[in-house]
Amino acid sequence: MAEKKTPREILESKGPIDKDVLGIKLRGVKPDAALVDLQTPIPLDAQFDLVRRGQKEALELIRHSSAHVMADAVQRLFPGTKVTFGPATENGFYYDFDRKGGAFSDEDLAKIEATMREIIATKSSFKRERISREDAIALFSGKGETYKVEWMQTLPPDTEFTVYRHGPAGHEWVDFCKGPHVPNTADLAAIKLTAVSGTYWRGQEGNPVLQRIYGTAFASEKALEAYLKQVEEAKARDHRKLGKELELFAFDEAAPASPFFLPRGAKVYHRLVDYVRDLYFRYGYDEVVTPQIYSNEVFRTSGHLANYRENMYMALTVEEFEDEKVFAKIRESMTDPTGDPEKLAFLAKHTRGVKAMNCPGHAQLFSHRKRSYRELPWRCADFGRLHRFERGGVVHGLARVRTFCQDDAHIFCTLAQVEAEIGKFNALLDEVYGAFGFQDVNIKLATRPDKRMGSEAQWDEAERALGKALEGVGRSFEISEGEGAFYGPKLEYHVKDAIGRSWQLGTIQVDFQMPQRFELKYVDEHGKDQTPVMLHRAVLGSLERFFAVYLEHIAGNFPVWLAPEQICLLTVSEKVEDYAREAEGFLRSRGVRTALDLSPDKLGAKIRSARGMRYPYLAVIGAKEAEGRTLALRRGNEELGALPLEQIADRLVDEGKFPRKG
RNA sequence: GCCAACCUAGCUCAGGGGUAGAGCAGCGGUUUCGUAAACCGCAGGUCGUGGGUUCAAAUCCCAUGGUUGGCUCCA
Repeated sequence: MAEKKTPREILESKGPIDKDVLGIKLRGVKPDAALVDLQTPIPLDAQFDLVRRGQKEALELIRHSSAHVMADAVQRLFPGTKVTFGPATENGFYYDFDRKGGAFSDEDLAKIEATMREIIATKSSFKRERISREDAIALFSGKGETYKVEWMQTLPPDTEFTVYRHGPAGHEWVDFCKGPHVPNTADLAAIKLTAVSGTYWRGQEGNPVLQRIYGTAFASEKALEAYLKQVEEAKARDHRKLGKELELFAFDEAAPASPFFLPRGAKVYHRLVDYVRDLYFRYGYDEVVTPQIYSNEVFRTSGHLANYRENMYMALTVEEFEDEKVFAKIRESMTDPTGDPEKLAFLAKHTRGVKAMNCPGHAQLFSHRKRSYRELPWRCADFGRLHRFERGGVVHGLARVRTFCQDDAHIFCTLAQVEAEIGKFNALLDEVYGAFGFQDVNIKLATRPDKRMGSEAQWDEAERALGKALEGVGRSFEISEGEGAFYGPKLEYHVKDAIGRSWQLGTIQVDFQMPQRFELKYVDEHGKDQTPVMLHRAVLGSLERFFAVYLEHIAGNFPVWLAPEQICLLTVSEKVEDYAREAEGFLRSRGVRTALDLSPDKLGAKIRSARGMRYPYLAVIGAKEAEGRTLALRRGNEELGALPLEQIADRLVDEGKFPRKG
């Protein structure tokens, strides 16, 4: 083995080390192994770059070390609390604890933060130490750190065991940890604890519940403040807040996690649907309308009854409730976790389910009559309402609801057509995401999950088809292991919004299962029956979630083509009310979505409240405008002067058109 | 579902054992007004819901619904 020295030794041999250097980054090493601290030995001939405070990579060191300091503080303040894991994350760090007294309160957080500052002020070094497995286990067993010991015992035999210590002599805190860390606690300049939550030991439901404390840390107070400001900005854009303020949608206990779209929100919602319809017309889709409730025979065939039951609402009639014998058997069969085929058959015969996906209905529709290869690919679109039972803790505004609608379609095609269809879908997505101003689109290929249907060979083929199609149109993608749907792998399209958050919108999934299960057939050019392939795809995904994402992306400022009202007319005094009504009538007759403020407020107040409602255009009407049959137009802060009604109508009609590529 | 916090007027929030408060919105009036808040007045709440403790509960306790932040799950 080549001789090794620590980066500190290597650097010091060349002169004093700049105190801004917190670690190094090895060249030509896997990304997750490249970041190394100054005290971890590396081969003498290793190539590396310095990681200085202020660089992105330095944050990982700072945050991981902050997690240690936090755990130290917690154990000082709350003796007997056991430590588990405490990594750096994208926005900060956390550490999971098992605390005897249960959860940490906000007051606890304040105390912990104060103690952290004391520890940081001791300016003590982080010291790395190699240790044998036996010694490590003995050390942490002695401290009663049962989680650490459990973890160590599961590590493979060739693991290098290291511990990191920090703190003044006599008060050193030690953690089993592979690093890397900053050189000194003094390198932690800006920390803040942000939240507490419960979590399961090693992320497994059923394991003991741990207390997680979240925090964040930056290279400077200034950077921390900037981050906190960005969090505030995200809060100000929160779609739930905007939805209320702009009177777009509401929620009610009468239907938890199910949005009520108010008149203004409904206008936007329908504009979105109409926009997608317009695309469908141009991209060769046929829209269908399908039932809400199906015999469970359909969901047995599709596999939903066996694989998706916990998320489905079931629809029973009074008659079924009345027959106690049948009802008891329904209950027993429905709650049986094994998915016993006999029980599924009974359910299929006696019960109905509310659709959670459109695909079974579309498969049913495909086999409605004999199909020819000449009609393929058949792109069958549906804005059907879906109902999915989501567990209480997961629902979130419009972004995660129990009833929603997707811009959903299923493409029935031959295997040979798959690649071209995915290419075409890509083109559609490019147009749409461009229209909404989403610049940054990332594609992920989600592969077979643990709970799935179909043979390995079919999964191989489907996964290969998706990858190949993407390569065919020259798109790069990441693999997302085990994240596919139960019936097939999928491509997920993730977009970044205006403040840098990533959201999954579109998806396209290859499915060999559904056609087989529904025994779908088309007649090929030789008169022989063939099984089609089904592609499940959505562009915006759920309209509800898209509404949320987009609302936050634009911070409530809808473009003219989507805004609930494109213009709001503001009167200077009651004297011009008649003309204002006439102008409103005229604009509406031209199809312009127009609001009118006739309240007795002064103009300044009207402008203020109209700005609050974020109308794209405002039009002031006073005596001059009434006289000249004009409107004093204003867009944002820009006054465009008095323009003739006719001209304004033309302008809004034009700007109100669906965006089109090319 | 799990851990925690929260729920007071349409909205945003104050009050935390002793007679329910403010601002905005609403309604009535005065003002008829030119580009980000005119003035005066009125009305509005079984303090999420149900139990309990107490002479007395918005306030303390228990249960339950909903919401929020996480965990897990996901469009």
